[in-house]
Formats: sequence, structure tokens, C-alpha cells
Amino acid sequence: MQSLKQALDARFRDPAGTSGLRRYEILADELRRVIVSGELKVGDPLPAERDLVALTGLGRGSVREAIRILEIEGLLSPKGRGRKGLAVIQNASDQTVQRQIELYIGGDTVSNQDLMQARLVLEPALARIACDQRTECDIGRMRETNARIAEAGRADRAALVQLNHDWHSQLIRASHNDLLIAIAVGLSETQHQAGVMAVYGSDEHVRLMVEAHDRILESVVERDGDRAFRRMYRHLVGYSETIARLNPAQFDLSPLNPR
Amino acid sequence: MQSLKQALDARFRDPAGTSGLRRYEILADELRRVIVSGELKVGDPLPAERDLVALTGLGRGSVREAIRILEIEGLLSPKGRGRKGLAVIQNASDQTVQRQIELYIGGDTVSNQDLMQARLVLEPALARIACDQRTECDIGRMRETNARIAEAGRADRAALVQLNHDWHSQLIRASHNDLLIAIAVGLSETQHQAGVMAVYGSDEHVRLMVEAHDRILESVVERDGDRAFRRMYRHLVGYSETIARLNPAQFDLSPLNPR
DNA sequence: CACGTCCATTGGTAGGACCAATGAAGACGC
DNA sequence: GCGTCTTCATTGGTCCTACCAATGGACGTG
Repeated sequence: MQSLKQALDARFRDPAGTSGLRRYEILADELRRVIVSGELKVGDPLPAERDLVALTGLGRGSVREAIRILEIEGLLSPKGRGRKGLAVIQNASDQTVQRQIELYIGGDTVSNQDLMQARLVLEPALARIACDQRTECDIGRMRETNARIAEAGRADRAALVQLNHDWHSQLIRASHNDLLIAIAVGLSETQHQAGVMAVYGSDEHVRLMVEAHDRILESVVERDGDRAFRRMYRHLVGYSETIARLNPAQFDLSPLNPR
Repeated sequence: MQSLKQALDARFRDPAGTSGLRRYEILADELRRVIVSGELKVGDPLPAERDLVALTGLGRGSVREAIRILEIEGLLSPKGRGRKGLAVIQNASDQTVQRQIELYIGGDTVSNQDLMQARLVLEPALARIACDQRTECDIGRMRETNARIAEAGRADRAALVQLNHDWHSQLIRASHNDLLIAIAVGLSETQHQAGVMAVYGSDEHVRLMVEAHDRILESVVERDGDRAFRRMYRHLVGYSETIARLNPAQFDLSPLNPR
């Protein structure tokens, strides 16, 4: 933690170096630096707030805001109270990626087309990868979820939305690529909870969906990557076409690129 | 902002509802809620800190920490001072997604294989999409960047790393899908700056890279999506094979799924 | 040695104080 | 009347002090 104090002092002294940044931002910068540079390793405890106050010369409020920033970024564990309260350095988790993607899509910046296109890029590819990586456990989970979808046919749509997302999420996770999982689950999650429940309007829709899931899963079981890819692609195209038919205004699929 | 005070009061009164959350976290939750629910629209100013203090009954420090959280999540603009200092509600930007992805990959949680696999999924697909969406401007930019790569052949490797990332980033952006751009640029960025500069060991390597870029770009110009996909895929596989040869220990490509 | 009590440590929270920047309202000069 | 200048209320940035609640180790007691 020596280099932290030095770098901090330098940046506080140099008015150009601060460049409009607030002091807690500078502290967050430097803390991030010592973390990613490995000066503080994962699992190491961060000094206590009052120690950082003494070390940095900042007020406790500023120190706390800096810590808060790193906590949101996922670089610090949430703290407890008392003697074991010290924040611990950790790696940013897939959770933080997923959360940020969901926040991004949640705004109205991202068009439905872009979101659908992203899913069309990711999920078929993940189905292919899952063919190599899936375990028996993955298969079992998906079978069970799909069975529940079939059962819930007439139940409330909210349950259907949840179960459908569960199934897609489970397939995505069967790829066992944590990075792609964090990304793809966020997309699926957002689109499912975006309230396009109308897709499950009829029992016919639900039946077709269950059958599509079964066909995809069958390919994954047989480890036929190309077929899993094609079937997932078809499934998603069908899904988006249904949405487009129900809500043509906000959903023009023309720019989508079939494979 | 009426519902905020009510929800807040309810959650403070109900000990079960707080469930170990700190008061500033609860406030951040509720502020996020009124934002995503549309009660506060993008562009609206957030009440002043001291007004929120009066409204919520919390201390100013807690209010500030809640604001800080939303600012990091990208839901609030950074504040200024003085009369125009009020934070403004905004949509989470692609920047926040990219930052979080880079932080995630920056940790040692994500394996090189997973990262490479993700790029192999995304960038060929984006090359295909770019065939439909690219503008003349996109093409011009990429041509220029590739020319610079050829020129910089003998210059410092840091410049080569930067330029190579620039080219990939420009191709990604030519897809004009903001969501996929935010994701893919983050991946490319991280891998390029991860210090695998050794790839550009010889002039021969650089020459091959420039030629590969040219071939990919040619396909994009001709709007031949399938060929652009294949060529980008090959290019990345070649890249990863080079890395694997230079550093076999941390790079086993076998689980990668060729298309 | 086992158990319980006390207390130092640590984060959570409130509240006050002052500074610096900002822009609007009002005063002033022409 | 118009433009400029001054003044000042507003707002975030920062520091400080104080107190609470939880925690776990230190200490004492049986």
C-alpha cells in the first residue's frame, strides 16, 4: 500500500493530474490500480476505513465513496460489521456483467431488433458449444424444465415466462463458458421479462415451443453441433416472428441476418 | 417522487424487508425502481442531495452513497457543482457494459480459452452482419487502419497492438448493433491489451495479418456474409494458434468449436 | 479446561460545517 | 432601454465528530 499513498499524493499535488476528478474518484482509481496490478491480491483484506483515512489524508466520507465504487464494480466484497467487517478484494463476477447488461438493455437505447439479433448470434452458437460441454446433469435439468413447461400449459403466463427463460438459461449454462454465459443469460433474461408474454397466447403456441425445445435438446444429447445450432436458430426466429406478428410496429426483422 | 418516500418508509419500518441491506442500498434500490419504472424519465433532474435528505430522512452521507451507486451503474450523470450540479437521469450506456466486461475478464476468473471462444462466436457473426450494415465510411476507416498497420510494421509493438485492436473494433462497429458492439469491443480490447504482443514477432506475422484483414474486408465490401464469416473465423483461429504456439501452457484450444 | 463477560475494532448512520463553482437576480452605468 | 457587473442563493465536494450495532478476540471465573 506504499505506492498508493505516493501516487495519491502526486495526483493531489498536481492540479493537471486531477483534471476535474473528485478526490474519491482519484482514490477509487488508485485502489483499482493496486488491485488489478496485483499489489493487493484476491482474498486480501482492504485496510479499515479509518486506516485508509489516516493513510490517504481524505475524509471518511470520501474513502467510503471510493470503496462503494469498487464494491459496485465487483472488485470488493460487501462488508460486514464488527471485527470481520473488512472488505476483501475479489474478482469482478459474472453477476456484475449480467447486471450491467440488463441495465443497459432495460433503458430504451437498445432496439428490439438489436437485442434479438444478439440472441440469434449467441444462443445458436452456445447450443453448438453445449454439444461438446454438456453434462448429464445439464440434460436432466433441461428435460425437467421442459416437462414443467408442458404441465404449466394452462397455468399463469408469468410462470411460463419464467420457465421458458429457465430453459434457455440452462442451455446457455450447458456451454460451461462463464463469459458467454454471463452475456447470454443477461440478454435472455431481459427479453423474457420485457413483457412479451403474449407469445404464449394459445396452448398451440406452448405445444410448439415444447416440441422445439425437445428437438434442440435431442441434438445436444446426440452432440450434433450443427443441428443444434440450426434448430436453436429456427426456434429463435420463430419466437421473434411471433412477436413481430403480435407487435409489428416495434419489430421489424428485416435487418436480421439468417445464417 | 411520492412513491419513493412511501416505499422507503415501508421498507425501513419492516425489519424483514430490509433483510440485512444497508439504508443507502435500500435508497439506491428505490431510486433505481422509480427510474426504470419511468416515474423519473431520462433527462429529468434528480432532486438535490439536501432535498433527498429531507425527503428520505436519511443522512447526507447515505444519500450520497446511494447516488454514487446509480452513477456507477450509469443511471445518473456525473454531477457538477453549483446551480447546474443536479444529477440527471440517463440510460445506462454501452460504455458501462464494456467497462464491466473488461473488469470481469481482467480478473483471472475467465480462462483464455473462454475468452477466445467468445471472440470466435462473436466476431465472425459480426463480420457477417457488417456485410449488410456497413457504410462507405466504415470501409474507409478500416482500409486506413490496415494501411497504418502495414506501415508500422517495424515500429514498436505497442502501436501494432493498438492498431490491430482498432481494426477489429472498427469491423465490430460496422455491424451497427450497439449491444453487440459493447460486448465484442470489450472482449477484443481486453485480449489485445492482455500483453500477447509476442504475436507480432516477425515481419512475416504482420504481413500475414494485413493480408488476412484485407481478405476479410474485401468480403465485407462485396457483402458476402458467409465468406466474411469464414475468413474472420480463420483469422481468429490463426491468431489463437499463434498464441498457443508461443505459450502452450495457458492455451489449450481443443475445446474450441470450429464452425 | 470450559464457559461467559467485557471491550476494542469496524462498518453504518446522522448531522454540522465550510469551500468552490455556478448561474440567476438584481444593481449599476451608459 | 440595454448591456455589464456584482451579489448571493443553491448545490455538490470535503472534512469532522459523534454515536450505534455487530463482531470476535481477550480476559476472567468456575
